[in-house]
Amino acid sequence: MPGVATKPRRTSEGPTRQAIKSATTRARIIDATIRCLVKYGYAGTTTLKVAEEADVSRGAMMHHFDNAAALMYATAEDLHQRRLKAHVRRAREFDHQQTGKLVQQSWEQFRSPNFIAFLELAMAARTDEHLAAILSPLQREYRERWYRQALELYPEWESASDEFALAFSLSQTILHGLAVALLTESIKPEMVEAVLRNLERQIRELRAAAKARSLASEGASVPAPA
Amino acid sequence: MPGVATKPRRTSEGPTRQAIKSATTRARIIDATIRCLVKYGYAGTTTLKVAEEADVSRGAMMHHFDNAAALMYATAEDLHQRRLKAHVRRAREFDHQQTGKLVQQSWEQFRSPNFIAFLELAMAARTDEHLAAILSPLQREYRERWYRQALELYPEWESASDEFALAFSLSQTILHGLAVALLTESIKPEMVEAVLRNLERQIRELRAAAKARSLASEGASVPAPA
DNA sequence: GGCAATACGATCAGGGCTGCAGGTTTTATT
DNA sequence: AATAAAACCTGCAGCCCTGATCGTATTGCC
Repeated sequence: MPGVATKPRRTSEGPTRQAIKSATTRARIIDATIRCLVKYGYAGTTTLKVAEEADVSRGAMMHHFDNAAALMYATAEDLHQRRLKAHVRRAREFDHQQTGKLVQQSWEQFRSPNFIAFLELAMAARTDEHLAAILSPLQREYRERWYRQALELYPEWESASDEFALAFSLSQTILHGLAVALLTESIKPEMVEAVLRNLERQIRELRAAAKARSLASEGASVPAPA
Repeated sequence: MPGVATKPRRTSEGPTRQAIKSATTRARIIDATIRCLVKYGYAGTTTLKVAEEADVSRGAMMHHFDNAAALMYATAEDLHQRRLKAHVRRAREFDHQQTGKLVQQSWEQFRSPNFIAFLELAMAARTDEHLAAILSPLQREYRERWYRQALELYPEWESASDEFALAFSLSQTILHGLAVALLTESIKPEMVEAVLRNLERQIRELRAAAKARSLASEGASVPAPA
C-alpha cells in the first residue's frame, strides 16, 4: 500500500510517539502485574499470565523488562508511588476535625487491590533479599512521609513525640492487622467497624494528651504528672 | 548375612514398628515443610526442597503424600494442632491476674516460625480455593476455642458480650498487625512494646467495664450510662 | 520359612516457565 | 528516501518441577 506515509513527522519537542507508546505499554504491563498478583498471588504470577493479562506479546514484555525480577521491582516502585499519591490526596482533602474520616479513608486504602498486591510482594520479599532491598527503602520513605504529613496537620503532636509515635504505630498496626485478620478469618467481618471506632477514640485521646502536654510545656517546662 | 533375623517378632498390641516408622517420617516431612515455608516462602517451597530438608527420598515422600497439595493440607492441619496446643498450654499456666503475661505469651506465638508458616499458607489460600477450604474450618475452630477458653478464665465477660467481642477482636487484630507491620517495616521494632502495653491497658479497661455492667445487671436490669 | 503388605529408592516422561535469538514493523533522524 | 534505532513478535532450547512407574528392603502375619 503506497501512500500510507501520511503520518506526521514532526520533529517538534515534547514526548515523542515512541516515548508515549513505550510508557503506555509499560504501564499496561505493570497494571497487569498488579492484577495478576491479586488474582493468582505471587506464587502463581508468571510472565506468561502477565503478558496475557496485559494483552502484550511476551517478546514485547521482555523488551521493557529484562527478566521477571525486574518486572517485580518496577511493580513494587509503582505500587509505592500509588500509595504515596493516595496518601497525599487523603491529607489534602482532610478536614482537621474529622479523625474518624481520616481513619475510614485509610482503611479503604487497606482494602484496595493495591494493598493486596503490595502484601504479596512484601511476603515474597521476606525470602527474596533482592526484592527486600527494593522494598525496604520504599517503606522507609512511606513512613517518613506519613510522619511529616501528620505533623503538618496536627501541630500539637510536635511537643509530644511519645504520644505521636504511639498513635502512628497503633494506626499502622491496627490497619495492617485488620486486613490480615480478615484475610485469615481470625476475626469476624462485623467486628471491623468496632475496632476502627476504637482506634479513632484512641487517637483522639492521645491527641488530647499531646495538647495538654503542649500547653503545660508552654507556660513552663514543668514535666506532666503521671 | 544369615542370622540377621534377631529382630523381635512380637505380635503384641500397641503401635507396630511400621506404624511408628511411618508416623516418624511423616512428621519429619511435615516439619521439613514448615521449615521450607519459613526459609523459602510458599512460592519457593517445592517437593524437592522438602524432601532434601527432611532427608527423605522423593519416592518415600510421595508414598506418604500423594501430591504436593496433600502435603500442604497435612501441614496446615498440623500447624493448626500446634497452635491449639500452644493456646491450651498458655491458658493452663495462666494466672488470672496477669493480663500482661497473657498478652506477652500470645505475642511470642506470633513471632514463632509456626506463625510465619501459617501466614504463608493463609496468603496462598487467598488464591487457592482448595487450600482455603482446608484452612477455613480450622480458623473457625481456633476462634471458637479461644472464645470458650477466655470465658472460662474470665467469667465476668459472660454478661458483657460486646466488650468481650471487642477485646477479642482487638487482640487478634493487634497481634496480627504487629507481626505483619514488622514484616513490612511499617512500624519501627522499638514500638512493639508500647503497642503491646497499650493493648494490655485496653483489655483491662474493657474487663473493668464488663465487671461494672455485670454488677449493675445483678442488682437490677439498669442499662449502664454512657 | 513363606507370603503379603507396607515403607522406601531410582529413574523417566511430560509440562510449564524462563530467557534468548533471531526476525518484522514502526518511529525518528538526515 | 535512506538509515538507524526503538518497539514488538515468533519460535526454540534449557531448566526445574511434578507425578508416575518400577524395583528393593523391611515388616507383619501365618
